[in-house]
Amino acid sequence: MKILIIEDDLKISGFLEKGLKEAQFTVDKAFDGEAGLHLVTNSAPDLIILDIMLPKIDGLSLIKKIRNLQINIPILILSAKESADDRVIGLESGADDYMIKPFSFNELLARVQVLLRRTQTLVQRSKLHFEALSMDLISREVLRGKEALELHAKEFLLLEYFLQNPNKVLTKTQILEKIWGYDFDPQTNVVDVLVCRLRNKVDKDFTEKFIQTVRSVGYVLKKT
Amino acid sequence: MKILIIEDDLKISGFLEKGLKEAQFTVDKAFDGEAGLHLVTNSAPDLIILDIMLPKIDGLSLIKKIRNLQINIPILILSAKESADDRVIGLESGADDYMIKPFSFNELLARVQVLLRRTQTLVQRSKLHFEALSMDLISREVLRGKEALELHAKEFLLLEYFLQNPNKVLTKTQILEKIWGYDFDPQTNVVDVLVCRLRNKVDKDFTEKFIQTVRSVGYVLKKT
DNA sequence: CGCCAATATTACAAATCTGTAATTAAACAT
DNA sequence: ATGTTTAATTACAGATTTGTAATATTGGCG
Repeated sequence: MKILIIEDDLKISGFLEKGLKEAQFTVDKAFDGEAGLHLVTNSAPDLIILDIMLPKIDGLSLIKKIRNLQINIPILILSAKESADDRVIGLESGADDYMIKPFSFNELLARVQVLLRRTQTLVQRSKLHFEALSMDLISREVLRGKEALELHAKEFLLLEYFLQNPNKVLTKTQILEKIWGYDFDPQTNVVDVLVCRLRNKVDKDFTEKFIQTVRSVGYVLKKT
Repeated sequence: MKILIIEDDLKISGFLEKGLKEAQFTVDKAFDGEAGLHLVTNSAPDLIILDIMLPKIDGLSLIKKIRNLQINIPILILSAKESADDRVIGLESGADDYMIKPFSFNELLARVQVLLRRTQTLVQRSKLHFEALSMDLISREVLRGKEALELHAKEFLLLEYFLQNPNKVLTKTQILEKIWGYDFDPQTNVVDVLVCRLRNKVDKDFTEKFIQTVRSVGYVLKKT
């Protein structure tokens, strides 16, 4: 996780950098608003710690610029302005949290983690992973390692179902229900065929097979 | 938006309720942890304002229970415990923000709005709306009013493109680029045909037409 | 080993989706 | 009003996807 610190006070920014690195974050620093804006767009940080009083572009204007660019990255303001009104202004301008200097580093770290945790959990709803397999439900991109897989609609649904239930055996009946809906002729081997087709794309060209059959029960997605 | 207040001090909870209602929120109240937990699961609030010291179940335990139920609703702790350590404990236990009593109501309101705004923007990335039209990018469900539309892959992409750019005229070239990629034979009327097919599903059975043609320019999704 | 049941694979057919091209209709300009 | 341009619609064909059914293979068990 990469954190961008935009702060002109070298003592504070050095202190933050040290602490955040110890907590295993990658850190970028900017000492004025202009440099900060440049790094926001070019180094893709996951979170910004931002001072309000900055050379060139002040903190609040910077937030507005960032939000106008549709960048939803979490921003934590770190400011010497301690009145409730200042905090309201900061938060309403588009920041996600506001802390007052001097601050407790542990509290800052906790707040940083809250912000990252929340964006993670929410964003990741649209992504599924299992070992080398990944699937983006919105762009519909499916990868095994770096290889893109071209799945048909039904294959996509089946793999999605597997990824939502890794290490769980899914019976053919469950798969039939999930993918074709309840009312379906059970006298069919569509599931077998579909699994076969999915395997051809997911496992065929690789040594490690993820889709395994559990005889008389069903199929599992799991690591060998 | 519904906010649940879990607080045993009637003066505070009454004050919060009044202020939040003025700000157009719906408010639910609980005076102990047990009642709070019940309302969390049964009245589906969008945010919780939570006291730490509570009868029956204390605030921190309550947060853990809520998170164990996989409920990701934002929680703002409101506590008399003011040390940085207490704040860290609160945030690490799964809360999203921590304010100290006595508090500024305006700041609380700003923080509430930040939390709601963030969950909204993140969740809504997977949903698109325009007037009576809605599209869920993950489940791929498309609705006009309450009517479900069955769109083909290309039709889905086109409607998605329209919904991402409501009221903007999209040229045929832009549509070609977006849906078929750059290198494409321009001597074709696929776009016209696709628009026609999409219209048959989106507009045909309705009086109000959303997809409109701008002669010699392209098409727009807009309200008549 | 040899049998049986379950699964895998293959080939084909049906259904669906997509693109082309021709035809019809509509909008605009003169 | 008429001709011209642009868009809408239609019909068809090719491509793709999906389901069926037949066949081959595998694993378990006596």
